[in-house]
Amino acid sequence: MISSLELAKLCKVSQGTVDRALHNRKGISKKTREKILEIAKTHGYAPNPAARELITGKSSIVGAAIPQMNSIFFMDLFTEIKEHLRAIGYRFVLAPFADEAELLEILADFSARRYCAAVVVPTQDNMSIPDQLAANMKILSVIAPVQGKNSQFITPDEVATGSLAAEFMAKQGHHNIIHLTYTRNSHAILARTKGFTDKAAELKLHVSVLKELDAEKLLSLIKQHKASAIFCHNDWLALETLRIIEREGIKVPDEISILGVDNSPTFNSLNSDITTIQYPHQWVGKQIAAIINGKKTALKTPILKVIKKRS
Amino acid sequence: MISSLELAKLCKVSQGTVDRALHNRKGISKKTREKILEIAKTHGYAPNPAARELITGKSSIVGAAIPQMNSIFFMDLFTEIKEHLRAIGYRFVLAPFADEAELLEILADFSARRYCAAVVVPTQDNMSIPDQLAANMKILSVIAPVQGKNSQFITPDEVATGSLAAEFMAKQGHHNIIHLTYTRNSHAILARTKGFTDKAAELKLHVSVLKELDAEKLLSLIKQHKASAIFCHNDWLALETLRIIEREGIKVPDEISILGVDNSPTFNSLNSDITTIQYPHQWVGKQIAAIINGKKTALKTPILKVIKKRS
DNA sequence: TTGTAGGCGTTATCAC
DNA sequence: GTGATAACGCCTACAA
Repeated sequence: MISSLELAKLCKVSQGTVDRALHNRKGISKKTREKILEIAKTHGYAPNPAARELITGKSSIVGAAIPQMNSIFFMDLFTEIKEHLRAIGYRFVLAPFADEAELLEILADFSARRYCAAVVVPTQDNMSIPDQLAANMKILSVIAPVQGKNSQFITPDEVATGSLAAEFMAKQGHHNIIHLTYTRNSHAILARTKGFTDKAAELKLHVSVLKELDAEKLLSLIKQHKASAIFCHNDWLALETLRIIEREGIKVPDEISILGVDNSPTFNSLNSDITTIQYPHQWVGKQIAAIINGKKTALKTPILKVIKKRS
Repeated sequence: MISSLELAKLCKVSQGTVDRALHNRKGISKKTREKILEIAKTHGYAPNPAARELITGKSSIVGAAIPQMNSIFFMDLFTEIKEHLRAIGYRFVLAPFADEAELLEILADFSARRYCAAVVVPTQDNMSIPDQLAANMKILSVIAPVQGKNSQFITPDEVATGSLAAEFMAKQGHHNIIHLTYTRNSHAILARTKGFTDKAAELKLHVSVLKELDAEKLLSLIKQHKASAIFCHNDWLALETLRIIEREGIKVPDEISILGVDNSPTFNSLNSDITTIQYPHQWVGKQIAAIINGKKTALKTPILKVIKKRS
């Protein structure tokens, strides 16, 4: 790991000339450039981005703070974000946090290191981010909004997601429906539920909401409610539900239909038979890359669609 | 985001004094220290770790390169590693890669930034890491070993894992067993299979190995082999298997038993009924933290155990 | 075409 | 106790 100064000495030129060679800048003869690049290569010279970032004042790293709550959804989402950022020359690193304190600790570190942006997945709505942390970097949140300066919330229209679910189920002829979701107060959860229940009311559907997955409660609710369909907040929940139901000998989708949300690639190996609403991973990735790239062109809201797995 | 120099000016002292105050060093009066800390706080001063690391030559970041192949196992494992590193004052960041080229790119970046170590999850055995990348940081691999200087492979005894599976199944009275695994050539896969088949041979069990999960092949193999048990390489595979089998109306574990490996926390919500062999996440985390901390005390190999879920 | 000097935000080592 | 000063590895501007 030699430095540019050491490299300059090895080449018997000045540091400035080395810099010209490495950055393809003009004002250097072809011969010296080639010599320098040659020697740089044999010595495995690699510039230290940290030093560059120190002097230029801007880094090319986007950090993400994600709940260590293990989730296939997050991993697939972040893979997508990474690809889009990589395409425009940014590095993307993830840091898992256990609780809100650790989240703030991570953001403080990102900020102190002058990362150019932080993507955060809050575990509940409206966590507040101290202004000082956001002073020199953008805070981009997904799933749930955060409070504080310089922050943006990137989300598809989750109310529309819920509405779409209700419409789809109505069209399939379902009337008595269970909506299974979480107690957590995060935008994606609340908005999807609102969109679903509102549209269901409009369509005169009979909906019962269950805010936690408890096998006994679910099974008794199914009977009591005479439910023919379950709308689950996400595919993971849909999968858990499916296992509980099939274990009871109830046939899916013959006796009861299940609809999830996500359809991330990884789920397809397990969930190849659960009908689901596509979450727009790609759109989120594009959106984040565009914001970081300083593009003002607001991308159009993605078109939601239902992926029918079993007919 | 003020610098230590600006802070010094605000306090009307020199940068050196500011440094003494911030680091609780001696050679400073209580009064000046308190004044400086006070002003630092109101201005939200936070030192830039990148600059510190530049001059001290050592960073406190451990980077991990993980396949973007989505896996609950990895996430739970890395959460564990993070906790152990955090306890000894290191930051841990993850960077997902799509292929070997991107893996090397990530390692090059870690190295150029002088990260103190890289944890890597190779997608196959014996990928070779250029010596230059390993010149100034340790390369710690899990799951599969890598080739190159300065690298260490942290793994439990996977042969023993396989043997334990065979012994457990024999003790449960199984004789005709299917071993379901992957075609990929990585240590964990090969060694587990070897341990299992060798011990099974010793115990006169009748084993048939299937190296890819294909529903039809699996079902026909079960019939043909008259299998009463399936040993799956991991819990994810076990879960996929379970779904295929139950869908066919075969009762688990009455008609057929399934054994997986992992038992990471996240699986318990889905897999609460699959018997599994505990993967020593915690041991791996401790081991990595110890190596990075420079401790020579080799931790004892973890004791493997079977977690029986359904009796 | 090339070399020199200054500075980014720290820490460390001198003096005073 | 406190304040200069040099250094880390790089980039930019200006001088030769």
